[in-house]
Amino acid sequence: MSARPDPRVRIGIADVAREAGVSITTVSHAFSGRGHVSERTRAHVHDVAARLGYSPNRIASALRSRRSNIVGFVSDDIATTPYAGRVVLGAQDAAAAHDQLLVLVNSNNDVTVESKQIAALVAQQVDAVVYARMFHRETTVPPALDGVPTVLVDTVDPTGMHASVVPDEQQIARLATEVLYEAGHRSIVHVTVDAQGPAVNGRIEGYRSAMAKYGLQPVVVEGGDPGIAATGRTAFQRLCSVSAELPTAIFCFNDQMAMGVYQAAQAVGLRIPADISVVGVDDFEPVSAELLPGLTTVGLPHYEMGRWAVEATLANLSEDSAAHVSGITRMPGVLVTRESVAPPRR
Amino acid sequence: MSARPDPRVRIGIADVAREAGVSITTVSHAFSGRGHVSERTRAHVHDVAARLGYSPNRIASALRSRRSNIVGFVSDDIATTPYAGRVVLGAQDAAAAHDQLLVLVNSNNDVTVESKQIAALVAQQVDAVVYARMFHRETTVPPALDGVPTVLVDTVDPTGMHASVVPDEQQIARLATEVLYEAGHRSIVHVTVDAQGPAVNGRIEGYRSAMAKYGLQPVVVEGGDPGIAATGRTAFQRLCSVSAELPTAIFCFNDQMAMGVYQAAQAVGLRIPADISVVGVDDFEPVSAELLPGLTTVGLPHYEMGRWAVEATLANLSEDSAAHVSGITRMPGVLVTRESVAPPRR
DNA sequence: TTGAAAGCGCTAACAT
DNA sequence: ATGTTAGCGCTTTCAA
Repeated sequence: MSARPDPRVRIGIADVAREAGVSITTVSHAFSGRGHVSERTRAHVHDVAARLGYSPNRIASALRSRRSNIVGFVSDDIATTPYAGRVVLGAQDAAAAHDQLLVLVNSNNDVTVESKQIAALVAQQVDAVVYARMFHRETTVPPALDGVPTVLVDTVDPTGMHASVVPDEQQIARLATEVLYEAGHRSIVHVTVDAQGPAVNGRIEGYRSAMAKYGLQPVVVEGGDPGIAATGRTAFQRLCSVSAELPTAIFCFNDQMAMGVYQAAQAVGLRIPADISVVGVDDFEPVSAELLPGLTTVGLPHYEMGRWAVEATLANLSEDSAAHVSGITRMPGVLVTRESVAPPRR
Repeated sequence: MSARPDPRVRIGIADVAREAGVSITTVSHAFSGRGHVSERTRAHVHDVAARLGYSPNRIASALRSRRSNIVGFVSDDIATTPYAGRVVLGAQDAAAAHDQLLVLVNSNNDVTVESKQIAALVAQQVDAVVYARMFHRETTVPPALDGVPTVLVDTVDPTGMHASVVPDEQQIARLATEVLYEAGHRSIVHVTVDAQGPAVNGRIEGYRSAMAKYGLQPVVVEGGDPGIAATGRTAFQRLCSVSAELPTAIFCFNDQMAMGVYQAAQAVGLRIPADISVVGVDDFEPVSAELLPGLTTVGLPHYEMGRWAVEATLANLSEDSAAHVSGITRMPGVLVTRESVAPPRR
């Protein structure tokens, strides 16, 4: 039974200094790595500190050094979107790697709430902020963030003042189309949603450019129903009614729409991938991995974007201006191969 | 164009005091509500502060008052589980309501990482901690948390030292069984997973007690395959092979297993709910709302648990010991009715 | 009701 | 390589 240090009496730098027989400056240096401390002294100080159960008070340190070592993470919606967790995890991992803490704040898409939350972040003296949207779109960064180094995730800043990271929508669409083409398909339809924005438009463009490259005729179909899988179903039914000749392959805007296509295909007795091949986007595993057959899909770089954003906003804090980052970074999607693609039979 | 305050020069309590012609003590009181300040003075100080763009530095305040107004959120897995977001959102909302900031920390189930992260939280002087697991199970709280008021989410503390909140697994199972019984079903099977733990065991017990109440014979089937929907599929197939007589209704451990049951039922030409009724647990919307037909399911109180935990851990901080909370709080699930339940035809 | 003064625990100049 | 000293921006006695 080791005697655990009594948590009621807060032990501070002065206690360690006294016990170690050095000045508090030396203790500070021994912990921060700044200044010059002999290896002998450093080790001794750390020993004593460990014995006393001391660790530096980050609040006091922050007050004096004007560095809180806290990164703010502002999100519009951490709850209902399935990807948020991966972005947050990436950010959290990067923060931990740099001995920073991540403060999470959520606005639920309410501008008033958002500016209040950001004010709280500023009052807390956060060193930097990651401003994340859960769907790729344009946003203007709230003025409350003016003084704070900020990096954007899944959104771009029209003013170009802030660095940002987004998925490379075109590459993602080209990759999805390519998989189908390589499997032998020549009749490939893109099922998308009735909405505007960089994700929808970028994927349509990427699809068109790939089809053009292959000398194929692009066909874009959109569903209009509420509900995501329902959109996929509607689009597929529309496809059936429009032409007698169904495509041999479908590239869906995302995995959940692919789920809808599965449902509609099944309803008319078509088997995947024997009768029709399907590719999605997201690699949202509760869907992509659980569908029968497993869905071949292009995974979005959510974790990587979260991680990159914290690294970038921290880099922008450094003196070394060569390390600073700006502009738009586009991250590629990665193909995840499952069983929903086969050569066409027709 | 209003001149925005120059963010480079940090304006502090002394600036406000000088400009307002009062002492810094009065400014402090005017903002904190402590002490006695005339309404006139209070309003004047706030006016001046607003004009100057002042807001109290929470770091300095924390150092002096020994209250950081930060709550730590320790999670084992914020990324891959679909529910995490809702717990975090509940916690974040409660924190914001109490003018607290939420610091998120994630261990990925690595004990070493976890204790490091907790040490960082302690060094940051967090006032309280929420320790959350993403699947209901037993855990021992790491000793690093010893000095800090801690409340548990989705897990219970065998020592009983910490208050905790978990889903009421038995009520959830009883509710699911009841829906089926009320629809007229008398042959109800529970499909579960090959695992131990409060969630699995609690739901089995709840199901058994409901069946006993109705005077019906409980039948519990488990799937063993890897993959969650696959487990549902296997269980259903096992069901088909064991008895010629299929049940008229299935209560699934969760929505993803229900998805597997849908797949297996479809494969043998059975329609839901005409031939067989299905109920899930979770209300994991990307599955429950998107399945065809929509899945009737018992929603788990994730948001509520997150919210409750922050409220509770904050309450335990207060002087008023009557407000303190302890013991295990069980939160009920809520029925979400969709289209997967119909009266039996047999 | 208001103000003066003494720190909270640390870091950063500036000695030595 | 180590130590002395003066704050960081607030809150909190305590006094007026």
